Amino acid sequence: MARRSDHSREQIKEMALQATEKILIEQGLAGLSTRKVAAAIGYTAGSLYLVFENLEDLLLHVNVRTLEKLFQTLQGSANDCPEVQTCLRNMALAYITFAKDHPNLWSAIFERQWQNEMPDWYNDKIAHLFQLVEDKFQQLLPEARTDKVAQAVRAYWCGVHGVCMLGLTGKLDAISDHSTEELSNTLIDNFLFGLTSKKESRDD
Amino acid sequence: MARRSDHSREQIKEMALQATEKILIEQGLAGLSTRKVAAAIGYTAGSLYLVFENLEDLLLHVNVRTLEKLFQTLQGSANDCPEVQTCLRNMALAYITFAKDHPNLWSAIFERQWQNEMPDWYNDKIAHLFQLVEDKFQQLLPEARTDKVAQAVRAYWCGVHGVCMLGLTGKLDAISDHSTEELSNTLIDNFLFGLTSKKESRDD
DNA sequence: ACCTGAACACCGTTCAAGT
DNA sequence: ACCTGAACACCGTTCAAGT
Repeated sequence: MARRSDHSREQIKEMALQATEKILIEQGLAGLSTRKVAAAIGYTAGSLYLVFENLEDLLLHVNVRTLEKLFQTLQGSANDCPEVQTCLRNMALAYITFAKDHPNLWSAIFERQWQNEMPDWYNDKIAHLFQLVEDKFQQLLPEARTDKVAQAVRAYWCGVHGVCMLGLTGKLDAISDHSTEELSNTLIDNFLFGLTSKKESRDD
Repeated sequence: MARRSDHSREQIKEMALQATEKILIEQGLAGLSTRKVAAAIGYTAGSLYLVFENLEDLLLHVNVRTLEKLFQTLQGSANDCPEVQTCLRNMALAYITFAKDHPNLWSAIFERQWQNEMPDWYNDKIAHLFQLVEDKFQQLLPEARTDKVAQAVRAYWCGVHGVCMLGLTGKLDAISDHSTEELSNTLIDNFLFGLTSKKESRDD
């Protein structure tokens, strides 16, 4: 062998991405390796470096697909709700459900500390996700300054993420029996109540 | 060689822990290996398995030391504050500061997905930490049911952790320029305002 | 009893060589 | 031009063998 051209670059890329996703789902990030991916698609490890920079780059491309799936899910729960607060609560629950349904794909996004800065096409996807939440906060606080809204969105989403992370990795099990969903609602309800009350009474 | 008895089991354990901590601080979790630790203390990798179960066990023992340092820091900021809300805000800021000051030690606690369940001596340390926050919430909501307080503590701490995590790993940089500390205060102030207002008005 | 050193089964990444 | 396969520099873990 040594010149097969059985597949185009794009085909190899797609095969590698699907194989990586499968391994990730089945064996988690710790079970992922370039050699396994290569074997799964019938090539040698070296070939992967023709279509991806390295394992990190490959993983980043899988993660962006996960973010796209997450976007679809959140978008679904962002509509179909009578009032804004319900939407925000549902979106948090949808996020938690997504993480529970795809624990290894979700972990792969946050588990590893990356060598390099995130590329723009990746950051754009995250901004896209945040926009969904930002729209809701815009509705909730129509008169607030844009940076106030941005601040609220981030605080909200960090909080939800923290609940999700500590809940799903079982870091709270030893201490608490409260479900992740309950925790999420407690955090959100109080946060939003604080946010909207202060808005009405003090208007700062 | 092959029988040196230069050091007792306890001494080797201590040397290994210190070497691991040093490597972790300087090179991060990705740069840690049993072979490096062994070389640093003048033994072979095999010897580590006489005093620790495996790398995960070794890391867990380093992490529990980090948790102890964190406990000291939080305890410091838990006293020396006029009112409860200020304490809670200070403790969150102390947590964030600790994470910023010891990024690799802090990450090592959360970065990896563990093979085994956490041992009791580890979970006890975490419970110990939570107790610091729980005491403050007990003061804040003196008439609340114990499980309500527990719920509030966890929601609060998850939120703070989420801010810290997404803030420190730079997962928000692309989107927001708000400092981690500001985010933390936004989350906490609104959460606590919601929590205490509802307590007074509705008393559920 | 204590520790080694080799072995086993893996890694990510590079690149000369083959077609 | 495309892909291999060997090489390099690493891993965690085990365990027979040496003192």
